[in-house]
Amino acid sequence: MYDCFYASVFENENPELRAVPLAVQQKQIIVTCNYEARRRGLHKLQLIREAKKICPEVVIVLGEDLTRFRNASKELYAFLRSFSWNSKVERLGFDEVSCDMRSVVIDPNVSQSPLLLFLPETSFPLPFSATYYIIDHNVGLLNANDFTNSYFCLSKSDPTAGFAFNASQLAGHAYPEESNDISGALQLDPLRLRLHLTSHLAQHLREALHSEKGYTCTVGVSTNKLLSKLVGNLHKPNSQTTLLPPYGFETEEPDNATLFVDDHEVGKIPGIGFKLAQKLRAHVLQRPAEFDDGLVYGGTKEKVLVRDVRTFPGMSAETLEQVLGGTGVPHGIGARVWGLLNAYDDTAISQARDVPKQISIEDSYIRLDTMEEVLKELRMLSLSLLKRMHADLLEDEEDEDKAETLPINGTRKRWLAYPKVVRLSTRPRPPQNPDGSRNRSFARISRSAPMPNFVFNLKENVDIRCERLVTEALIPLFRKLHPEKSGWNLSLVNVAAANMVDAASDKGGVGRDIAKMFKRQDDVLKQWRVDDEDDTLSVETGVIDKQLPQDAIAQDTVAMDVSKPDKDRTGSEDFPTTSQQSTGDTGDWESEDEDMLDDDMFRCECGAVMPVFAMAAHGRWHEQN
DNA sequence: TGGGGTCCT
DNA sequence: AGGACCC
Repeated sequence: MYDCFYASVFENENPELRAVPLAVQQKQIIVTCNYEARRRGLHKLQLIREAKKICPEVVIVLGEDLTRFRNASKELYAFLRSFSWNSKVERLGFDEVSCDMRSVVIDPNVSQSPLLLFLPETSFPLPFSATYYIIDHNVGLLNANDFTNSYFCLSKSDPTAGFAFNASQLAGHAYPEESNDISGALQLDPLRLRLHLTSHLAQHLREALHSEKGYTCTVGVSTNKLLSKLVGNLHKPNSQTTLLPPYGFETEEPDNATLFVDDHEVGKIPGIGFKLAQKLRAHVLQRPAEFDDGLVYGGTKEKVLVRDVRTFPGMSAETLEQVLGGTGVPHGIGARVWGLLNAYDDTAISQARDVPKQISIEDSYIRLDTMEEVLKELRMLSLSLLKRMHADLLEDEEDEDKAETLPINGTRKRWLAYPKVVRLSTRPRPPQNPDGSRNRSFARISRSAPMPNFVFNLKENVDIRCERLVTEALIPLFRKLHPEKSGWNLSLVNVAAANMVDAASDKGGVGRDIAKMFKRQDDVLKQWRVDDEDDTLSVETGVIDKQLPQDAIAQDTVAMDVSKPDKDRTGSEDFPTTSQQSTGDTGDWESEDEDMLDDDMFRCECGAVMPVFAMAAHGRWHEQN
């Protein structure tokens, strides 16, 4: 993870800040601070007042707008990804990245279909990789007679890209600590050798990140996510730690991995959150559910360590399933937690996703209890949301002849994905107890509706689209959440674009053929042209359109995506919306039609009625029939 | 205690 | 739609 990321972003913008104690504020708390500030006693998630009392000289910058952090995070992420050979690079939050450097070989003798073996967790001999992975490859390059003068190759295609290193030594810290030179043992322990190489690669990446991007980071090196994360915490700013073998795959002896995990409090294990930790503590402490939370955050007074749970009489995956399971708890939680307690974690590092699953904007409030204020906030949040959709979901269209993309400011853009759903969430402030105490809860409530198509129409001014989103979607949703005219008091409002559906990357001729098909309605199409080669629902409709006649396609799609929202919008009596009434201002085509089509609907030549995003799939159906 | 995100039920 | 988890 990057060291005190938010603070580092500000320091990179303004290097003078590096020398002073710097804290980043969101609302009433310090969300992070640089190490200069930590030396003076400040820490994360500290109240502003407290921080000022302890360190009056602290420089405080506001960090509620995440744009700069998001941009920096993306840039650093792309940088790290550029080193990867397998694209298995995953981001967690803004400041944490996991890279899968593990070795994977395909053994043609074992199976016809590729069999993946994760070498660090086996004693499989090295190296005959059919597929090159960076650590495998570099293990293969070693000269067994001279580990001290090794060369790490960073590129499959360019042998000159790389760095010299000493493979007999570990880079950075080790756990447990030990003397660094173990060259005699190397040949006997392939896992250790790999960890050595990985530690040098990690160091190289850290140095590159620092020299080329200006950021320091802290890294953990091990064989799975759990161990890498935990071991990374040991030496914190600008450093790295490797968990040394033995890991105990076949040994009965206590191994380093188990010993290491054993010393953690159960709640510190990633994957064991507040609820699970409470249940585990209660079970081990026999009965009493652990008196806790005085007034402040976090830990309990009686510590329950992983060891205490793991070695508790009768403990097993099955027992844990009993202890932890219940309604709402994922199946297999017992096995999962049992694995974590035993230093085992098979969670994969997934390939990088280009588009997020969801985009949301939120703000919190001391008090928000009038409709006027709510309206103002909804406008601001919506505008931010639309801008974020532009930033994260829009791609430059390189193919000029591709047609249908909309010029904005001279450049053509296309949507990478379409959120199908807009969601409004609020956090109502808990009512006062009779005794006057506050019953704090962070629970949110939410309602969602189909994302109106007009938000994708780049020809329309963003402010107009924002206003329509507020009046046509968000206000009705708000009324559903809070039917009473008043009496509510919100501490948070969140607007999200969710259920992201990839625009089919298609790129083929299909898009053009579709466009031809609907030529006669070109004027109509134009206003929706943002949907473009719109296979936006290809996953769903792609299946349907091969099995059903076109009427069924249209009706099914309509039922799913349009009639529901329409009911919602018109069902709100107090807040008549413009979805039906205002259609007159969206074009004159509709008056020429016999029946009233909904705003977002389209009729094909064949008579089928469908939302715009279903057109591509519908077109393909025509082609096949 | 913030402003985000993911996955599961 | 909500809950639990993560940063």
